[in-house]
Amino acid sequence: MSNARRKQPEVVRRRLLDCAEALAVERGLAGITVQAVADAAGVTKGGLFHHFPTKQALVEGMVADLLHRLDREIDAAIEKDPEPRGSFTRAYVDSVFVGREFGFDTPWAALSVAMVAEPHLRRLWAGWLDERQHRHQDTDDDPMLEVVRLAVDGAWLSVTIREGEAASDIAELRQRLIGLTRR
Amino acid sequence: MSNARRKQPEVVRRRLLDCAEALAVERGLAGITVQAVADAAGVTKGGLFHHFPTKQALVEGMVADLLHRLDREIDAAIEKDPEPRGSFTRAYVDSVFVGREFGFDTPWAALSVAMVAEPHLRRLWAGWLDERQHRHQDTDDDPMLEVVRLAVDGAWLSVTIREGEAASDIAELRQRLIGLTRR
DNA sequence: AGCCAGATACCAACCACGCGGTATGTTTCC
DNA sequence: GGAAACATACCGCGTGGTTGGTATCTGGCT
Repeated sequence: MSNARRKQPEVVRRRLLDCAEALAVERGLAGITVQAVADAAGVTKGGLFHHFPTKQALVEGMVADLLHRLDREIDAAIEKDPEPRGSFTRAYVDSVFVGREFGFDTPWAALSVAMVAEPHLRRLWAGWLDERQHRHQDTDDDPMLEVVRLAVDGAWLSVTIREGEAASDIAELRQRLIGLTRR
Repeated sequence: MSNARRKQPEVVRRRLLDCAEALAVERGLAGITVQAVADAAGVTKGGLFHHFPTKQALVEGMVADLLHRLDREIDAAIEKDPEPRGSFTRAYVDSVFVGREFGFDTPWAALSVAMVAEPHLRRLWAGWLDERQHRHQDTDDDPMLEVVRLAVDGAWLSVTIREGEAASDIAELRQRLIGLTRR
C-alpha cells in the first residue's frame, strides 16, 4: 500500500532538482557539483546517478523543469487577464516580480545563473523565448511591449545580481511596467 | 632597442586578459581555465601565474579591466551629449548597441558570462552600477530612464543569449530607447 | 664604455585534489 | 524472486597551484 512506504523515488528526484537550483543561486554555477547536490539532497552520488545518467542531464532536467513551471505560471496569469492585448507581457512581468518581496526564490534566479554561463543552455532559453514570442505575436507584438519585456529581463538580472536586496522599490517598478503595457 | 624581440610583460598581460575574455565568450565561463588561457596567449601556465598569483586574480583583473574600459566609453559618450538630462542613460544605451551590428565583441559579452555566474563577481558589478547611478542621480534619476536602463540590460542579455544573431532590428530598438530618454 | 649582480620574466615538470563517472554490492518495493 | 532504489568504494583525468631552474633585462660601479 501507500501509507508507510519508505522509498519515494519521485520525491528524491524533485529534491535533487530543487537542491541543484538552490546551489546554483547561492554558490554560483561552479558550486553546482554532483557531490554537492547529492549531499544537499541527502543522497549519495551513486543515488543521484541513478536518477540522472550524467551531470548534463541533471542540469538540463533542472532547466526544463524551471521552464515548465514558468510556462504554467504564465499561462495561468494570461487566463486571468481580461484584456487580451499585452496579456503575455503582463504575465511575463509578474512572473519575475510576484513573490519578490522577500528573498529571491523564484525559478528565475536559478535560470539566470545556469543559462548565461553555458552556451548550449542558452539555446534552450532562446528557443523557449522564440516559441513563446511567436505564440503571442498577435496580442503582444508591439514595440513598447518589447521594451517592457526587455526591462523585465533587466530587472530580473538586477535583482539576481543584488541577491534579493531590493534596489529601488520593486512594487512601484512593477506597477509602472504594467502601466506601460496598457495605454 | 625596441626592434628586436624584447620582453614586454605588459603586452603579455594584456594578451592574457584579452584571451580570457574571448574564451569566456565563446566557450562559456567553464571554458576559461588557466591552461586554456595560457595556451591561447602563447604562454605557459607558469608564465601566467607570474602575472596573476591566482585564477581569481585573473578573472577579477579581467572584470576590472572591462569595467574600466566601459567607464571610459561611457564618459566619452556623456561628454559629447549636449543635453544633460538622461545623458548617462543614453551613453549606457550606446555602450551596448554600438558596434553590435556584426558579432558581439564588446566588453559586455564577456561580462555577462563571467558576472552572473560567480557570486563574488556580481558584487563588483553591483558596486559599479551603484556608484555610477549615484554619480548621475541629478541628471538621470527618473522612472522612465530607469526603465530604459533596465531594458538595455535585457537587450544585452538577449543579444548574448542569441549569440549575436540579431533578434528584432537592433538599430531600430536603439533608436526607440534613445527616444524614450528625451521628452 | 663594459661588466656584473640582482631583479624580472618566463619555462618545464611536477603534485595534490576534487571532479564526473563506473562497477558492484545491499536494501526495499511489488 | 526480481526489479527498482539506493549505498560504497574506486578510478582516470583535468584542474589550480608550486617548485626550481633559465633566459633576459636593468641599473650602478669602475
